Amino acid sequence: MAFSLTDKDKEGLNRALKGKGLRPTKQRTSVYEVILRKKDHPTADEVLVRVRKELPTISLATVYNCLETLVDCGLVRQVNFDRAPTRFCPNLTPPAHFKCSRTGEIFDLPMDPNTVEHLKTILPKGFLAENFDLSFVGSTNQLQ
Amino acid sequence: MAFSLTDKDKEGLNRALKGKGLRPTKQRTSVYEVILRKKDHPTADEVLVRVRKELPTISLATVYNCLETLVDCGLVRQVNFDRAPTRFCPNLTPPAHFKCSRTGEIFDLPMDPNTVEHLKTILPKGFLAENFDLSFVGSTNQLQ
DNA sequence: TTTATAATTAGAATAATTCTATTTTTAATT
DNA sequence: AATTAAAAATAGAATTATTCTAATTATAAA
Repeated sequence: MAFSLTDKDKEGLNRALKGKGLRPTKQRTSVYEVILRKKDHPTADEVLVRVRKELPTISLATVYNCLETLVDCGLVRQVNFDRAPTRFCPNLTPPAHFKCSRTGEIFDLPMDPNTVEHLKTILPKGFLAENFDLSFVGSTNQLQ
Repeated sequence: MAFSLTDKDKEGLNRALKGKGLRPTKQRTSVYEVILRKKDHPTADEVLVRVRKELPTISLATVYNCLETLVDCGLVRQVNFDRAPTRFCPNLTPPAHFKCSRTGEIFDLPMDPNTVEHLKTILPKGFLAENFDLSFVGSTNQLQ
């Protein structure tokens, strides 16, 4: 059961890497595939397990390297709740998340452009945001 | 140069502790004093250094314990940016922060109640937020 | 095909935090 | 005031996510 990126995603990856003078390796491609395939915010360890189905010898260090590269390229986003292990998701997903304190599950929260704009208005003069992150912790009845 | 809590703050601390069946120790009082005194979001290590001016033998483990207790009592808030050491501030301060990626400095961002209410509207049905946190990373020209 | 550079790898090192076992303190009760 | 039981503080070990280091392998340009 080989994963595979759509042509569009593969092109996007290659272009982003080239833009930074980086090489498209099978490790980077495979890590990106895993992140795109199942959007459940896996940790680096979980990414390792998934990627090893394709590349059984890939190391954890490489997974960390690849994830860092993908974040630098703007293709992947990191999500942190307190000091729990960092989680990763595609950068298309919104920067708002909800963590259920009962189950530990993390949910994406859709955020309309209005809200995003509204949020930026709280920045004082002279503050330029490159990135932001909105995280809620609480409980949910949602069955997902 | 002994620090000291205002009567009001000391009372608030004692009431909050008693409310959870916890004892007001000099370590807890001193850690709370430090957090209230200088609102620069210190790390646990920084809190240790400051508290030791009053209680030279306090241990780092105790500082962590006290901070955790104060957070549980709702008197102190934790701020995390990625996996940098956790920082602490009084819970009165707003849950919005800006980290300058150049200097590492963290700024409180005032947030009006309107914005807070607006934010909660992005929660889907069945999601109950106990807490939230809005964090920006970027650069600033601000001289503070 | 060679060569220089970049990327991967395994495992050691780091650092924030948590845990464990012991000692000390606190506050209620004699 | 002395006793006692529970809670808190302490020192240091353990944990764990992540980063670093040094060596090997892969890549792409010449």
